[in-house]
Amino acid sequence: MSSVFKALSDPTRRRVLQLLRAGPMSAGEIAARFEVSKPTMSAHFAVLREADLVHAEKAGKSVIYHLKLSVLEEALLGFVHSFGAGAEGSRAVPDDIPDKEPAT
Amino acid sequence: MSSVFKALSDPTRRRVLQLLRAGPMSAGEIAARFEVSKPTMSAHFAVLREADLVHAEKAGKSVIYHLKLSVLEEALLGFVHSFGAGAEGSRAVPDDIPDKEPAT
DNA sequence: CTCTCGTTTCGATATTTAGCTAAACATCGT
DNA sequence: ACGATGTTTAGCTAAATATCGAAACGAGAG
Repeated sequence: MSSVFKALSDPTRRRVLQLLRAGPMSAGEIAARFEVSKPTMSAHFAVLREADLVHAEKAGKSVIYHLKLSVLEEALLGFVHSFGAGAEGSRAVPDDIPDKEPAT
Repeated sequence: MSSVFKALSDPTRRRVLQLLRAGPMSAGEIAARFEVSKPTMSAHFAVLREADLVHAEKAGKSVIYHLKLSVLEEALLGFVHSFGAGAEGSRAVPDDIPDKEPAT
């Protein structure tokens, strides 16, 4: 959960996802659209991979990245939904645990 | 946009929002549920305020925080929606501008 | 005036993050 | 073996974050 928001909190990574929304693309193809160095791009890819927002598929000598739309959707929609967006008393899956005891 | 994901990327702030989903609460009431210092809590509140996810209302000597559900919803749902979640060719409002020219 | 609530500032530290260059590496295709 | 594609590591900035304690400060309530 944190990892998704973390990944999404960087503009470059959001741009990568938006690029990917048009379809799968190789790492090189994506990197070509940005001004950053290769290692930096690889790091961004790693963050996106770890958040499970993209899937890396090895195709020959290149790596094809796929947007995992369903993961993105489920994470964000699920989060919003847990806020009772339309359903009041919905506790749903609490992603975080409280700090102190509810003081009863 | 960035500010929303930024705000959401911190567990403490997410917990604050989840607390607030039960209804408005004073800063002190909220702070009492966390182990962090007052200045730190105030900082978190400031981040949430800046992301426009909460509204601070001065009531007497205390400050009541309200969750801005609509803002949270619109931000996240809007973002997801821009990914064609259900509508393929939907460019929608691009929150980020590309780095390089589209190479035509 | 004093007390309470909450914010803000000060000074300090620790961690994380984004970024770079350079070089090494693993894979794969030719 | 060689060249291309990516990832990873190393080593290093620079900036942002998160945290603290202590103290000052503004606004209201009594």
